[in-house]
Amino acid sequence: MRTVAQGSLTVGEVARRSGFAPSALRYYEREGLIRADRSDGGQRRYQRLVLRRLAFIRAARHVGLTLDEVREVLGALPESRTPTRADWSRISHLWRRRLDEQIEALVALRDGLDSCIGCGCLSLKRCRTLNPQDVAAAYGPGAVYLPKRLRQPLAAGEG
Amino acid sequence: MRTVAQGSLTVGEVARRSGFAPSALRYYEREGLIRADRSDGGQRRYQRLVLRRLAFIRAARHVGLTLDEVREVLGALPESRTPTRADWSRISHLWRRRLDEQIEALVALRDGLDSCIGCGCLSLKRCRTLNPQDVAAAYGPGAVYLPKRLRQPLAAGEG
DNA sequence: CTAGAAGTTAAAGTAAGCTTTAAGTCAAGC
DNA sequence: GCTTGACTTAAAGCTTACTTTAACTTCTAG
Repeated sequence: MRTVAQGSLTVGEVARRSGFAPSALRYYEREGLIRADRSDGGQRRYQRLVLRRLAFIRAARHVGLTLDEVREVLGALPESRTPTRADWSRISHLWRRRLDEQIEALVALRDGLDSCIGCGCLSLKRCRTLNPQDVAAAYGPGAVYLPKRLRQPLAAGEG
Repeated sequence: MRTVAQGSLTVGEVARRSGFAPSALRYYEREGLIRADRSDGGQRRYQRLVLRRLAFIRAARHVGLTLDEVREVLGALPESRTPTRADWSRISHLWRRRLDEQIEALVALRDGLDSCIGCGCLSLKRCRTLNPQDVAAAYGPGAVYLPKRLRQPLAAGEG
């Protein structure tokens, strides 16, 4: 018997409600970010629950998380059960930290700009914001302004 | 006569000092972000000025600007002349705005999370942070939390 | 003058995150 | 029962931002 829950949604319905294209939904499923039941004919039937996950995914992507990171964070949530307050709270804390870090980095960069680009000086020797490399060479290696999270996404040859 | 300025730098030197791989420097040149003179034998010879542009490019990339955007912003700078205080100031303002927007978006998202995910409610009908789509359906279209800058980079099928 | 490090090009490859295509199947209304 | 819109799959294609490769040339120290 392959009966599907009553309130189940087709891919088109989920697409309309979530704002993701059907192709994206299938992609997310292949990538293990969401799941779907199947109708007797083999078509996808989503639980309403998936809309929350998708909303979460959307927001996470906006913040700059990769799908890998999103998957990791979502790993802390049950897929089939309605997440409890504790579930979301756990996730929330992971995310909150990321946001704080990112905000901090941007503020530092902005303030750095104000006193660096803004003034027109742009001294290669002194501008820590604009010249991490030269600073690193002069004062030793390590982070200058940006926390890891913002530096990691950049290519290998760059560090 | 194809004599090159005295203080000119080879691709390897620029790579070491800027932290970009030589291949990235060539790529940036093809993309019109930087330029180089040539030695009599046809090898690249960079003016020291390029280091500033590269530092700027690095910082811009960290902030999430695409190369297209960077090119656009750099378009406001002269390529061969030493940029004046006014040049940098103009650029700085463009950038400052972008940073402010981005910070604002992240703060809004974070604060939204505090009262939305954080509390464990996650109501599909009421959570504006996590459910822009449903909100849009219920209250009409338009931005919910994120300013354009943070929403644009996402795929077409998404909006 | 010559060895070897460093540089040159065009073209192909990579990774993420999807979309598009082609060829075919399912579901629902008349 | 049939039409039509929605759905299915695998595979290829796309964009950004580079890197890698291959075959070859230039530069510099000895």
